[in-house]
Amino acid sequence: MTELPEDVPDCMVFLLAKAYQKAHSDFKQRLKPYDLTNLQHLVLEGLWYRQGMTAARLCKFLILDKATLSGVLERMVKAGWIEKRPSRTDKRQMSIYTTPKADKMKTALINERQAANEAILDRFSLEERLLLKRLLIDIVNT
Amino acid sequence: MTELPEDVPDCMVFLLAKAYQKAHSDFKQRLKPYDLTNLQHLVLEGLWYRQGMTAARLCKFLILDKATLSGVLERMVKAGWIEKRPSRTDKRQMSIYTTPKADKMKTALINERQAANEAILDRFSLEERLLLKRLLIDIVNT
DNA sequence: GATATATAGTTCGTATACGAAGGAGTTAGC
DNA sequence: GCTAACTCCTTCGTATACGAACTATATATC
Repeated sequence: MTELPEDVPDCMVFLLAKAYQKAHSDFKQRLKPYDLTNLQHLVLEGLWYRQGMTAARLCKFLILDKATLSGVLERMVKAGWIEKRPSRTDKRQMSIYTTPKADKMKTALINERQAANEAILDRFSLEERLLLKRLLIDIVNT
Repeated sequence: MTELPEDVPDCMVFLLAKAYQKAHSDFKQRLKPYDLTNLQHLVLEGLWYRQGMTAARLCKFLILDKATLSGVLERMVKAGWIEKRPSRTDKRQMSIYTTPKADKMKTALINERQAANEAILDRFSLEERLLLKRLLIDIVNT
């Protein structure tokens, strides 16, 4: 990726976009060998955190649109990463579970995420890491 | 947008994605009345910074893929925001200029960006703002 | 218990994003 | 001055993103 010019635009929308773009692109490379996209990886981690979530619950958990998730889940079912089981109590909802194929990769995939995380935070002190995390959470929650 | 759960995942890729998502979504609302997308706004600001850049130069400046920019520019030409003039010295390149329609909105649009920026940084101290900016630039440039 | 309202998930339309391949034009190296 | 390598831009394919409209089902209210 190209470097920022010396006079970086004083615009948080731009800076956040480019910082995300960088982190996303790095992680994407790491996931390539697994034939998983970043978002698909995120879905797996969500399900490992709480197996059997409905699509709606997963949307809230991962903070993304149901329209986006719908397509992602469909591709993940087709690729054999997850399974959708219709609920019997509420015929509208689908409970989602990881498959054995996904579970077999669990340790490796979580390691990749941690490595990507570490690569980003690498050169920051503990104080900087904590502050960065706090500020970002603040931005999301406001 | 939904709030983060108490035990926020300790994952910078996710946090950066969601912070960007939030900032992007807010700015998008501000731009709605102008019938401009965030990226289109960014292109205009780039051209106001340096009028007549080629598409390739604009790609480097805004740190985005030429394939992405190609479509954006096409839509912006169609909407009358910009103009593409083929270079005479090098027939491969196109110089890009804002139109009077865009220039008329320049002050208002830059104000919107500054307001969006201020809305994000609102609750942070000067030290926090500077540190956040520095850390994000660091992430992009590494 | 019939109707109004709300929710779960899909589908459609449009706009990013970006890798890869292609066409036209330019430059380098000999 | 010719060819190889490079550059500029477009096009294609796939995957996000998300607003809006739609179907099917549940719930609430009287």
